[in-house]
Amino acid sequence: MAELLLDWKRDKMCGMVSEADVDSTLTLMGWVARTRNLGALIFVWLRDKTGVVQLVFDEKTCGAECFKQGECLRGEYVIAVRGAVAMRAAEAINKKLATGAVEVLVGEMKILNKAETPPMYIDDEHPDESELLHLKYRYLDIRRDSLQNMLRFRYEAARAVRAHMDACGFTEIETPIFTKSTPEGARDFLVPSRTRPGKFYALPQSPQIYKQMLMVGGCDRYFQIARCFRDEDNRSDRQPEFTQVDIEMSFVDREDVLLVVEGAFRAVFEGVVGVNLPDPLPRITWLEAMDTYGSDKPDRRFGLKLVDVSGAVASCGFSVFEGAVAAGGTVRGINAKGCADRLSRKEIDGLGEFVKTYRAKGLAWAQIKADGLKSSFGKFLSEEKMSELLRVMDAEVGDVVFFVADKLSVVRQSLGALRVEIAKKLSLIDQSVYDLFWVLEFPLFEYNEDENRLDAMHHPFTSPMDEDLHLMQSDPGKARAKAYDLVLNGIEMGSGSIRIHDSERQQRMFELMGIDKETAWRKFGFMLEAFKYGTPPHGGFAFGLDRLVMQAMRKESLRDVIAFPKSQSGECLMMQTPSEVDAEQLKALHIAVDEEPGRV
RNA sequence: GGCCCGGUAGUUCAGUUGGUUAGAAUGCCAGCCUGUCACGCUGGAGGUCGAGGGUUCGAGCCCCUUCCGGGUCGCCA
Repeated sequence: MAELLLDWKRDKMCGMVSEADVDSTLTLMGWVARTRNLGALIFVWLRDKTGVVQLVFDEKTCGAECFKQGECLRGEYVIAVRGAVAMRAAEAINKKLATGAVEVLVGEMKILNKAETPPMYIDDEHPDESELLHLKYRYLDIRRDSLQNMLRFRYEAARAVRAHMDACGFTEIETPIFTKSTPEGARDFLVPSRTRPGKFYALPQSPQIYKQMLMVGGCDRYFQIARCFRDEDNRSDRQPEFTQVDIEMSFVDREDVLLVVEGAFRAVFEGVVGVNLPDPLPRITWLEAMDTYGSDKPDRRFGLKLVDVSGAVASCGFSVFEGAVAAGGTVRGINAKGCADRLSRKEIDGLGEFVKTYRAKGLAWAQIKADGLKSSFGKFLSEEKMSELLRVMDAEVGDVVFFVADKLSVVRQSLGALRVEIAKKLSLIDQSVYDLFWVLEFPLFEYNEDENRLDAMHHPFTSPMDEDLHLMQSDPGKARAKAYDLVLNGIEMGSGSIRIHDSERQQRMFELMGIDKETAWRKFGFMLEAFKYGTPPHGGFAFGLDRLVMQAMRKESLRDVIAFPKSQSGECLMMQTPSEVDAEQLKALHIAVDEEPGRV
C-alpha cells in the first residue's frame, strides 16, 4: 500500500543537494531512477526534474526494516527519504553527476507509490527508441532530463519575449479561438455550431484579422503568444497546432517592426541561449536569396551557391541546355568545391533521383578528377565549350559541378534543395553557427498557373513598397511588397508585413487577385467597413515559438519541443485523438457522418 | 493524394537462397555479493514475427490488401 506523506515536507530538489548540505538531514522526494543492490549495501538514484542524487541504504544506519524496504525498490517507484548528507570518499566521487560529490545516507523511507516496469527506457542514453512509444507514453518521456530542460527553456524563452514586448510598450491581448472560416490559405479546422444548424466556427490559422482590428481599435501595440491551427499534412517542422508570437503595431513602417522583432530574438539568444547575434541582423532581398540560394529561406552556413550559366550554354551543342534557354528557361549550376572524390557514381545518380522529386527532369554533372573529366553530358560539348562552362562555374581539379536546365522556378527549387542535400550528405554545415537574417522585398504577388491569376504571396492585406505603387496599375506582377521573413539556419522563423490601411487600395488588391467586389465584401466586408472609420498605418510580424525553441536547442523535430505533440498523421497517440463521439452528440450538432465510424 | 524507409521478446536490433526448436544485448524475475555509479556473477522466464489473405510440401523471409510510426513531394494565403 502507498504510504501517506503526513507531516513530511520536502527540503530540497534532488539536483540541488550539494556539499553545503553535508552533515544536515534532508527530506527528499522523487522517482527511483536506478538501483544497484550490492547485498548489504544498496545504492539508489533518486530523480526529479532538477536531476539525480545518490541514496545509500546501509542496515547499520537505516535499520533492518527500512533496509528490507530498500531491497524492494524498483524503477519509477515514488519515494520520500530522510537522511544525512555526506561527502563521498575522494575515489567514489562521480564526476558525471552534478551531485556526484555527495550522497544521502538514508535513515527513513516512505514508498509513496509503486510503479509497473515502464515500457521504455526513461533516460537520455537510449535516444533511438521509436516515436510511437515516446508519444504514447509521453508522460514518462517527459521525465527525461532533455525534455525537462526543453520545457524549462521554452518557458524562459517565452518569458524573455514577454519582457521585451512589455519594455517596448506592447499590451498582450487575447483573441478568439472560435473564429470565421476563410477559404484562402490553409485548410481550417471547423467546429460545428449547435445553436445554428449547418454553420461552423473555424479555429484560427493566425489572429491576423483580429490584430488588424485591434489597430483600428487604437490598441497601438499588441502582441500575443497565440495558439494557431492549420489542417494540413504534418512535417518534422509542422504541427497542426502550434504557437506563434504575434505582433502588430500602429504608426510604423518596416524598419520599426524589424527593430522590435530583432529585439525579441536578441532577448532570447543573448539572454537565454547565451549567444550573441550581429547588430543589426544581416539582410538580403528576396531576389538575392532566390538567385544565390534557390530558396526564400536559404541555409547560408555553407556555400554551393547557384551560378547562372545560361549564357555559356545557349549554343553549346547539348540540346537539353539549349532547349531550356530557347524556351525562356534557364540553366544553373552549383559547384561542390573539392568534393569530386567524396561522391560515388551511385551517390550522384541518387542526387539525380533527388532533384526529380522537385520536378527537375534530370541532373547534369561533371567530376573534375586528377586523372581527367567525367561528365554526364561531356560527349555533347566541344572541349572549348566545356572549358568555358567550367570557367564560368569556377571549377578546378577536385570539384564536382551539377546543372539543372528548366524553367526558372523548377531550377531554383531543385538546385536550392540539392545544395542542402549535398551539404548534409558531406557534412558541410557548421553546426555551431546561428545564422539569423532578414529576407526583404518579397514580391507582392505570385502567378497562379492553374487558375491563371495573381495570388497574394504573403496575404491580401500586404502593402506594396512605396517605390512600386505605380506598378499596381501598369504591371502588378512586378510589384514588391513591404513583406519580410526572418530566417534561421535555413528555416523560416516568421514573417510579417506592413498592411494596407486604405479601404480603396485594399479593394484594388482584391480586384487584382480576381476577387470581385461582391465576393470581397461578403468575405471581408467587416474589414473593408472598419477601414473606413480611421485606420492608422500599421504592420506586424508573427514568429513560431516552437520553431524558435527547436532551432535554439538544435532539435530535429517540432515534436521534441512540444509537451504533447501530434504524430505525423495528426493524432495524439497518448489520448488517442481524434476519436469517435456518441451518436447523441452528433445529432445535437446536426452532423451526419457518411460512413460508419471505423468501418473500412 | 503520390513516393521512400521501417514494424521480429518489455525495449533496441540481428535473422543467410524460403527449410529442424526464431537469436543477441538490455530490461524483467530469482539467488549470491559492503562502495556501486550503465555495478558484477549465476540461473530463469519472456515471441499471434503489426493484421488479413495468397503462392508453396514448407513463409519472419516471396506476392496482394490493410493498419501503425517516420521522411518527403503536393499542400502549408
